[in-house]
Amino acid sequence: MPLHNADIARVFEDIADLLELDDENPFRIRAYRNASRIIGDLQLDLAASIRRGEEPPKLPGIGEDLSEKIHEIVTTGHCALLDRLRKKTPAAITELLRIPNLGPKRVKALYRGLEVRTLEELYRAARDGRIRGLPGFGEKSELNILQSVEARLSKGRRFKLAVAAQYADAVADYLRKASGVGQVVVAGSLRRMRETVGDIDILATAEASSDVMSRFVGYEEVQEVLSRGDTRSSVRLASGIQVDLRVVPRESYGAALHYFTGSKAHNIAIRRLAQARGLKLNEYGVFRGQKRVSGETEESVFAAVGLPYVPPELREDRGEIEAARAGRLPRLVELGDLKGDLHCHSRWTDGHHSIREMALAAKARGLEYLAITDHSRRIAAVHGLDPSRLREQIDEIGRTEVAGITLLKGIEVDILEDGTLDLPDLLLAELDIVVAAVHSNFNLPRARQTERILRALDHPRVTMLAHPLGRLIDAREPYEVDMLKIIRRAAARGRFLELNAHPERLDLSDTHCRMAKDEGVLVAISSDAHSTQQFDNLRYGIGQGRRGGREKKDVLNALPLRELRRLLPGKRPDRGRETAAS
DNA sequence: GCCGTTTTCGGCCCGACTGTTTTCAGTCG
Repeated sequence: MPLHNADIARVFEDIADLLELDDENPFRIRAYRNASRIIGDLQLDLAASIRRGEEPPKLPGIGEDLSEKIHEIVTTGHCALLDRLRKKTPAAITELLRIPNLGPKRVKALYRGLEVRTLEELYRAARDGRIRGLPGFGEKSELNILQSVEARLSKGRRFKLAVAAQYADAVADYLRKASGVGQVVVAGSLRRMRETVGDIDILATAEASSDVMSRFVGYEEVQEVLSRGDTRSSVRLASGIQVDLRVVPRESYGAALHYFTGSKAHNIAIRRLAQARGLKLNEYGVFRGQKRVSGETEESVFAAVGLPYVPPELREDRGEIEAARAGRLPRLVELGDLKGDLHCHSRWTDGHHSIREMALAAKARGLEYLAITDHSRRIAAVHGLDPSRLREQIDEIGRTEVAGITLLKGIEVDILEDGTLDLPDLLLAELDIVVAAVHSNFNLPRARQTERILRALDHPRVTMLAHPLGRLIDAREPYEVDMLKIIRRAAARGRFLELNAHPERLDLSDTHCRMAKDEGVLVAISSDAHSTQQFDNLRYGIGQGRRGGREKKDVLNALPLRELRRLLPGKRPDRGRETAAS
């Protein structure tokens, strides 16, 4: 079985867990965790590159020893250190570290004292009241463990971005009504627009007399108060999501927002920069000795360590600090940069609104063009368009005039198992936009799945590949493909990749988005709207695109229509929609 | 285990809250 970066990352993560249980040097443990994260985020396929005998690039945080271990893992499929650690400690025990409030010390105490190795054993020990007798544990800890294990066994832990955003916006609005409160902002991974978030982090500035904290724990959706302090509290809402509120004085706003936005790895890197300049950075400000030197705004925090402002979506310690220092930070695309949308559905298939209604909604959001791309006949369940219905739809699009927005004729055509398309070439040639999509045979072997998609990209009428990974977040794994090959074929053929903005998809991933940027492939940030409201999902696609380092010039549908047309396969620059309709 | 405009050795981000303690260790973000 071929090894992937994720497999190497997993080995290092396992080593870190086991070292932690072994009371090892915390900085050695951090080195493994760091390496795991770096390799997991890496775009280059390390294993493939090593098998080809290439010299892997020097990665920050990966020195001589870890490089050798990577080589060992790739060439032998094993890591001697991990094997040795596993002999010493039962491997399953590391899952106990994932239980909130259980760290290495307490996990070890549970193992030594009660021979607890698995979640199930932990659950039984808590239920039988055996944990409270251990030194350092009490009744309260036992009850917390019981509840945490139950919660863990019953449901997943991360929430989709769009879901978390709804809860977060509601809490933030509620907190803005508190007395003596200044700013209330959502921070954390939500502000960084990660595709899923583990909890909601909210930052508020307030006077000492403010009731914002008591108001927070009294929020009507609060099911449980997990901790409560003057400056920090955590609650769990009825929906199961955890919300943390941090309150700081106004002069600390920038430092606190930076600190509370993360990521953790980014924060550590920035604090080291501060340290190197003889400064101390915490959530209250930037200090030289006892004296605060900045911290009122995030810009001032970055300036104190000699950097320009780094947008939240880039703060993952994936090279943004080096880029900032070199003045190479991208000017990230913004929602307002979008001029059009190249993927949406109407009542002709599984959409809920007419073509005219969709056009009006898109125009209301400031878009200047919209491609109607209903499904093709293969998807019978949604009454996918066969050639004659598509021809009728083409006529209707041609007849539909909405002032201020240009409608483009399109299709989301199925890529069949052999890589051919679900509609005849002659008909596809009449369309402005052909979005090719995989909706079936998700389980083909990697090589065949890749070939299937490459063949579709070779088709002279295909504009772009829809939702390239085919995953549904938390519901369906991506299909196995060689994404680099696909990206390179798209580059060679002048095709594009979609970044599908639907919150269930957010497909491309941020790392593939970067990979495509490196290969010079534009993405189309598309709503895939099935109703008029769903154009609002574009904001999530923009977030993902920004995480992927996309600038306005890297986004197909940020181009004015005239320039877009110039890039379409098989279209001459001056060929307009009138020609296509005839 | 990594790393170097203090350093090839000796550092490695920093503070809040909880529970079990009698002054703090463990955990978290």
